[in-house]
Amino acid sequence: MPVELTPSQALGLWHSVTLEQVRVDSRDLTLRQMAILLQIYLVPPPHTVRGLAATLGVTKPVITRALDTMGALGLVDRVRDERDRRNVVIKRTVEGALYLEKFGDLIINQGRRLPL
Amino acid sequence: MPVELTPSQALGLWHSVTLEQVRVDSRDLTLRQMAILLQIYLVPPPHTVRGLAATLGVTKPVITRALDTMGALGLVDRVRDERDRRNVVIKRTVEGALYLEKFGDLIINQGRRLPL
DNA sequence: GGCGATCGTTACGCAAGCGTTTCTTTTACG
DNA sequence: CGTAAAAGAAACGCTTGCGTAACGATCGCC
Repeated sequence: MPVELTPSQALGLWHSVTLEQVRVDSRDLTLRQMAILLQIYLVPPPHTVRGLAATLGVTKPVITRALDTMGALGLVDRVRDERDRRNVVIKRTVEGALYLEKFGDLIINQGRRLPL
Repeated sequence: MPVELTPSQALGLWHSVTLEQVRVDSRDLTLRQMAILLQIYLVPPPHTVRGLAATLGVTKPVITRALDTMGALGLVDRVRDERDRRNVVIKRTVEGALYLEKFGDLIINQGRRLPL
């Protein structure tokens, strides 16, 4: 079920969601961090540093740093892969799921509130 | 005309748009910068540093710095208000309008492409 | 077993953002 | 006038992110 949006609706939605998120949340995730977080929570695991780097089209240190930051915020977790100990598997956390759930609600509510 | 989204659609839309934006554009605007840019282009002028700071709930230097950065990118422009020379009026640019137009298209296209 | 390849991290120097405080210019108003 | 208030910018020290390059740990395979 695709979502059909007019240009005004598309940018208006982004405007109100972004604005509200800035006002409400002190955790100011960058665009890249947000992309990584959504990728981890919306795409079936497993997720690795290398895989995320390839998906986003960025270098591996970018992923490592983003995981450092978001790990400190409790939004993601890292676990060594015991089958191949070179790999690190990125795990979801309860707090991260909660964060995205609230963010999803924000999008939905701002979508409803778009000018008629 | 409100936009009705399911949680899966809301986050899925954000996911694909964010991901594509990271992949396509080297200009990595922060959430705050994006909020400022959208406010300038979607809300009727005039826009001032003080007004934007109040709207976003941040301090004035945050706005000044964001305008510095986005000004260097050609996305916005600053002009002294001749009626009250203490004020600075933030102006839109052709390049900024183009940037948001392309971004709007990205949202619309990713919305259409959401899983059925 | 040894050796090249792979994975993630760390180190480095640099650029950009932050909050707080201070400064400059301009206005308002007694 | 002249003095206080207001708007925006600049200064300060700090934190965080960047890209490139180098590094240690682990695997695969002969």
